[in-house]
Amino acid sequence: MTDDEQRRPVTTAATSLGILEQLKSGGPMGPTGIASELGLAKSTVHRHLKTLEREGFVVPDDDGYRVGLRLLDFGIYARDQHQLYEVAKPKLDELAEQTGEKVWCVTEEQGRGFHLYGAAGAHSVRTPAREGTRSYLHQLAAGKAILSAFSDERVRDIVDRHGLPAKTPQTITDSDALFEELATIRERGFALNREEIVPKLHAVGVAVTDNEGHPVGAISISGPSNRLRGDRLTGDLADLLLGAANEVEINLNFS
Amino acid sequence: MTDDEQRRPVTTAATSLGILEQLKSGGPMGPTGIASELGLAKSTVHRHLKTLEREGFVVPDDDGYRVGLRLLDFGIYARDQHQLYEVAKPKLDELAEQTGEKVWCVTEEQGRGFHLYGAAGAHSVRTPAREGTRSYLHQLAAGKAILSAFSDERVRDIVDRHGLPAKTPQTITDSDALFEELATIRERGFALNREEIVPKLHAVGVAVTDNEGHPVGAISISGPSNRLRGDRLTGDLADLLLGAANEVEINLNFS
DNA sequence: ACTGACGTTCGAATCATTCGAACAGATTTA
DNA sequence: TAAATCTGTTCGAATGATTCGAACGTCAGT
Repeated sequence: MTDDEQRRPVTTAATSLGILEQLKSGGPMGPTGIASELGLAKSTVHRHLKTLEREGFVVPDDDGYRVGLRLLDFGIYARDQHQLYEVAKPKLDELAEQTGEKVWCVTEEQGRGFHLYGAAGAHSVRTPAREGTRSYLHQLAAGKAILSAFSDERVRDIVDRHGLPAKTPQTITDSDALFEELATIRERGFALNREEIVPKLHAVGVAVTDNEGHPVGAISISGPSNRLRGDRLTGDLADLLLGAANEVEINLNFS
Repeated sequence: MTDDEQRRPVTTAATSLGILEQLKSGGPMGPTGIASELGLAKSTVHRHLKTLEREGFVVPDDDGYRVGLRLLDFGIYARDQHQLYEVAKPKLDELAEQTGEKVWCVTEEQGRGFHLYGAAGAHSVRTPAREGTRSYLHQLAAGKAILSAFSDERVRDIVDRHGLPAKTPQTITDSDALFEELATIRERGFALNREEIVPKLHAVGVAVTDNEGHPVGAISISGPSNRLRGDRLTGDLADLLLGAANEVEINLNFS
């Protein structure tokens, strides 16, 4: 039933977007480099770049072109529109202050997790996650919390679409193991992440749901594994998160 | 000499980008609404939306489609790539703490100003500016500081391209007046903004330049006009900014 | 049950896109 | 110094995709 194939895609538009993605993944480069990377003619890429430049999506650079700040304008707009962001943000700052760790707010789009906002505590560690980062849900504490609030059917669809790619040896890569984990999460109310995405990094995550029980996103606390373990992880921090998520949920329903 | 016309633009790509801009300016809407707004056929818009959705640039919404968080991923990447951002950020946080006001870091792209990062002080007021916001340079303290570091020719090009639209009665709308203002700014080292973009809002701005004197961007402090006036504005705060900009400049050249 | 509005699909005519070749300019090599 | 080889750029012509409009199914409201 994964009828994901688009009947008649606008290939020209897809090409332009592909050029943007190339500039993001490959860094600044010129028409020649992009053309060889994407298997297109130089002249074609050149025309696309000029059009993208007109709209501010790319800008000239010493090494050719790079993605323009117009995309930041769009991106911040997309974030600000998100109902969870404005409600969760002050609470996340508070949590970061209290715990000293890194606190994240994650939401789901198209079966993937997006980091909406991150608050840095006094002792928070540097991880690969940035705002805007797109991750696989099963690799995140917040992501697993979100999955646990979805129906089994919805989870199956997501797994079918995106698979269960591994980041570390601890990443859940088996569908059955994932469903067992989600059952545990539903039971105790929070999700754990023990080096499933970054070695030596642990995290707790709790889903934020709307009136009908559908997840709007999730919040999480992450930090070094030797600091986030035992009772602190599954006790104090989990309780703190559960309380915060509950507060956010109440505020969500009156905005 | 303003040979800005593109010879053979990729109109199909421009259409897709136009749909994105429509969703941003007009809020979430469906194919029918977008089509009537842009003067296109419903079916055309539909096909574009499906393609944009495949790439995550738009997502389904109760009211049709909205811009997707994939754009936040791109936008934050664009910001993080910017040399000024990582260097200026800690200094901005420090300034916000010290002054209690709102501190911004702005950079230029295609003759327009982009708000890279804003640090909120304890008493900072809420303004229309957000991160990512694109503004006219002549309407900002930071923007005028940037312009003052450009050559007259470059400024003329920018004015020719974008004009001098007004936001308040105080906005500079005359080219000669602008050049006089820029001369004053060069002389004293900092730019002022007195209700030129938002009524009752004042600001000071200082350019950040590279080794060759070309502006990389600018930093500014803004706040209510009754708090940012007299010696505090042109003395203490201006000095603070000049010192901060100088620090940033030094750090820029060794990164 | 009927109307109207919506998203969706499809065919056919048109128009724009694509490629490749050729150009000028800058930088590097001989 | 001059040749050579990178760029980025322009243009023509053939192909192929885009566009429009009409028609479909669905849903909400009357």
